[in-house]
Amino acid sequence: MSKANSILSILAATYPDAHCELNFSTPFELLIATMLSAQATDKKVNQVTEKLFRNYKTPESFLTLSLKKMEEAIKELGLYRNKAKNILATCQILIEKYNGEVPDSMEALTQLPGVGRKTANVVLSNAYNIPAFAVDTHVLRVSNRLGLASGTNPDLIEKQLMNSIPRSQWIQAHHWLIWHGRRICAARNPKCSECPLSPLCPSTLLPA
DNA sequence: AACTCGGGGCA
DNA sequence: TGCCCAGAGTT
Repeated sequence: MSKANSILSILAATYPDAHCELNFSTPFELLIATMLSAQATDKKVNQVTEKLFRNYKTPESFLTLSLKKMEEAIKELGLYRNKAKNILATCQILIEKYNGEVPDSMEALTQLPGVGRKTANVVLSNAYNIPAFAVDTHVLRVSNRLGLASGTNPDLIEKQLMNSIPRSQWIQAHHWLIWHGRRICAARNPKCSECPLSPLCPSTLLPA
């Protein structure tokens, strides 16, 4: 059993019900929620989208909002000018090019303004169940600490993880690493004393 | 590779 | 008060 497999099996046992913590009921809602989640906490994103999606559920309805109204609706998430502008522009493209639907390919998704590789992977895996590995700050940090990957380039980390993890586990592994990063392997003051991976971890703060 | 956007939560 | 939060685009 490889080290990666050992780590993955422990993560699987530790977080048996790991899942996407952004609330959504359609691919469109997940796309918007993920665009909003940049450098914001999922808790705040859910608070904002709960109100937003109550009255606006489609690209068409979003376009009834002025840029200023959109900015006000999402202001507390930060980076709100870029997010508001990109979301409205994306809604326009969804209507013009995709019949108001959210496309299910990396090429089409990353062509949308404000949608990068990470957001596209989240939509592909969580809305369309297409195997993908979304590398965010948690996945980057945790996989580096555990020795599952190395480097600061998210695209290269994504390739390393896809090479060492079975395709059938990509979506779950992504969630395991994020849940672990949030609950134990935090950016600041990681709780190594509570970590089930500590014996296997090259970066553990515990004495050998 | 570094810089900018950015309000909010938390130690 | 400083650092981080389920990033993306530009220089």
